[in-house]
Amino acid sequence: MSVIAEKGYHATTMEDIAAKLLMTKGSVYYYFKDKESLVYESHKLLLEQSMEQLQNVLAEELTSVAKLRKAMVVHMENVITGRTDFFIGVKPDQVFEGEHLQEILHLRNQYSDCMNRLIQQGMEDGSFVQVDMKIVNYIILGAMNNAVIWYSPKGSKSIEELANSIADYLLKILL
Amino acid sequence: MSVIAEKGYHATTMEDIAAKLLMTKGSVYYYFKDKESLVYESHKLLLEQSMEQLQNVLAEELTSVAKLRKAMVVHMENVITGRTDFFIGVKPDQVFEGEHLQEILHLRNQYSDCMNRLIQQGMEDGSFVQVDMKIVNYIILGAMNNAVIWYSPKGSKSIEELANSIADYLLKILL
DNA sequence: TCTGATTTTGAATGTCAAGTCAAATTTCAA
DNA sequence: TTGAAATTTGACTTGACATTCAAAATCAGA
Repeated sequence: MSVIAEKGYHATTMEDIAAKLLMTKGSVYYYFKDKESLVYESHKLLLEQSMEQLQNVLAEELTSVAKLRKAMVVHMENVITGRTDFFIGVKPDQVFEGEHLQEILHLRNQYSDCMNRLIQQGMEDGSFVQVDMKIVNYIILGAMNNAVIWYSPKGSKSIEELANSIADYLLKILL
Repeated sequence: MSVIAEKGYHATTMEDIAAKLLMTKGSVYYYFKDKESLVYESHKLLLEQSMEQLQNVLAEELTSVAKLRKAMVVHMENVITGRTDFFIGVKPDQVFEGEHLQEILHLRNQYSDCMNRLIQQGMEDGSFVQVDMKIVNYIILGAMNNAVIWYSPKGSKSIEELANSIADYLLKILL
């Protein structure tokens, strides 16, 4: 459901979906009980397909490294082509408008630029290896921000421990 | 706004927010023009605070490595304590219910387990260093899934190139 | 072609949450 | 103590969807 990836679950109306399917709203209800079921079915299908692809990679005759690498590449392709909305994100433009949206994007960019500067400095003084800053930045912020999704206070690690170990792992990309 | 982090932007009603603030809806409207503005103001505040913290880290007398590391730890802490919903995520339980939710979580776990197996294998045959699988898994999937947010077909890299370089960077965590 | 079954349609209905507002309450300075 | 300004209240309005449904259209086999 690429529409949903675009606009987000709640902001996508059944009419949007119907339009995308070249149907009318009523017609969609002939096939799906309700909106939740529709999203469920398609999400499930995508997950299952990804799962199958992953299983195939697992079964290939490759070194561990090559295998994990391939799994990652396949996964990335699925994410980007929207075949798996593994995670149903909300983009700022689904929440903010006009002036406000600009300001939020601006602040995020500022923040991101600071992070870039940190990476840049490290590369210049030779502490870090040369990398594509933009991508590494996305990786680092992405990995960290995603913690909102999975963090649970029930885990055995304290926030501080968690933060430290994640920082250390991510640092390895640059060392 | 921790409520929003819990339930997601659209699913959080003004009454939820008001309740959290120990106010009534009408009261909230005395201070904020509308829902979008309310979320904007608080989001902006959080971003600005994070920005300031980051600037402070920038200004400290530390090696590049220590500086970036500290920036990451602070960021993680902000993300986890919900002080910065840098990214407004949607968790599966905000979309699916009951049976469906279980099935989606199950499929995601299966997928995640496969990835774990790949990491495990590599650690066992000595290709990878020893890591905390769970965390590294979150980092890897998190970094990748986040691409939905920032990927734009306008970029100079093809999907394949992008997927490959991200895979390579992430692999560094394990080598 | 006819006919029953499948599918589509779009108008009608119901619900829920955003946003409004006049009246009630609280605050506080003189 | 008093009254004007600030704040809070909760009932009310409104609009935007999700969902329903009876009627119309399409299809497929006899």
